[in-house]
Amino acid sequence: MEQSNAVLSALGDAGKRLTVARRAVAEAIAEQAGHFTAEDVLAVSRRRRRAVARATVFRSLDLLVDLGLVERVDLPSGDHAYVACEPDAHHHHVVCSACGRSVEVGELGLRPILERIEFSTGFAIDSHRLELFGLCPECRMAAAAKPSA
Amino acid sequence: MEQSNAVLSALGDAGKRLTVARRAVAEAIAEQAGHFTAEDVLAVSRRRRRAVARATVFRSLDLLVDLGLVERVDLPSGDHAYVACEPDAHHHHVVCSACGRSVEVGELGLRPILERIEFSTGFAIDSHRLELFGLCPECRMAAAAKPSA
DNA sequence: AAGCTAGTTGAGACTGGCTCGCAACTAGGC
DNA sequence: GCCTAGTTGCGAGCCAGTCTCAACTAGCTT
Ligand SMILES: [Zn+2]
Ligand SMILES: [Zn+2]
Ligand SMILES: [Zn+2]
Ligand SMILES: [Zn+2]
Repeated sequence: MEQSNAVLSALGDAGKRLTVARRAVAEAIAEQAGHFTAEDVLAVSRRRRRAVARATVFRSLDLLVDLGLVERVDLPSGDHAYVACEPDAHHHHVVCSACGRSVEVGELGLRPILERIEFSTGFAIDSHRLELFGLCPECRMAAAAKPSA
Repeated sequence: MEQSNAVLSALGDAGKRLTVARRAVAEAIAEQAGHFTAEDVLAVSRRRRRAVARATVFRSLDLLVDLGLVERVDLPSGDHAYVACEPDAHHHHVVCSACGRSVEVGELGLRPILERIEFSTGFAIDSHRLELFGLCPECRMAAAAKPSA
């Protein structure tokens, strides 16, 4: 909910209109636990209120990505997903490969590594992506409790 | 060329057949400078010898990924690409956003960071992806020489 | 060298994610 | 309330990647 409010005000700040469709997308995203796909958003929007058109879902998602409120993640499976996230702070996501829940982590000392890479390769690195996959605490316990299968 | 030989022997080791199609794909990959798409491989194969079927290109690429001879990279643009790389050593790729050339870099001290993340999040991280983008030395020079657009 | 068989391929239909174009609609300023 | 640029919906279209299945062949066997 507050997530969706953040979206609304961010839209305002960016001089974008506060339309019904965008509100619907924002709400749909707010109710996602972990990462989600465009289809998920579409499905939620169809279930509640008036459905948002497929094209519009993609347009809004792109917009939110531009605003830094949502980020694209490429799952190991090759699927494209999105995660809601805090704007204005460079960070990365740790995604649970069992349930999809995701948490943000900061830069945690990556900077020196990047510098070392720039030095050794001669590249001027201007962006990077670090995606971490594993089991979240809950799924870890679940896995430990039922080791078979 | 040696690249393609490496592929051939790796196929043998994995008990896979050494077919014409796979040879063609291996050669097509060997002549790619940086990252490439499935379409690129398809195009090269069509230009030389007998063309390899679309489906087969994807199948071979998947196989090579399994063997660790090729890796998938998700470009910032969202496109899926591949890079040829050394097998048997965990590493990452630095990709030039201008010309596509890519070089491999090792782990360079990422381990402690991962441990810190596991500790602070409670996740059991079992895989990660680090992709670096920037300008390679050549493109950097080119950019410096012609600063206007 | 010929035979055998499981692994592999080609062709093309098919799917599903995503984009495009454009007329209708509306948020927000006046 | 009006105006207009920004936005949406719809539907057609596009394209990467998958699937099916009959035909083919690498490599072993005799
Ligand atoms: Zn989980
Ligand atoms: Zn970072
Ligand atoms: Zn370059
Ligand atoms: Zn690594």
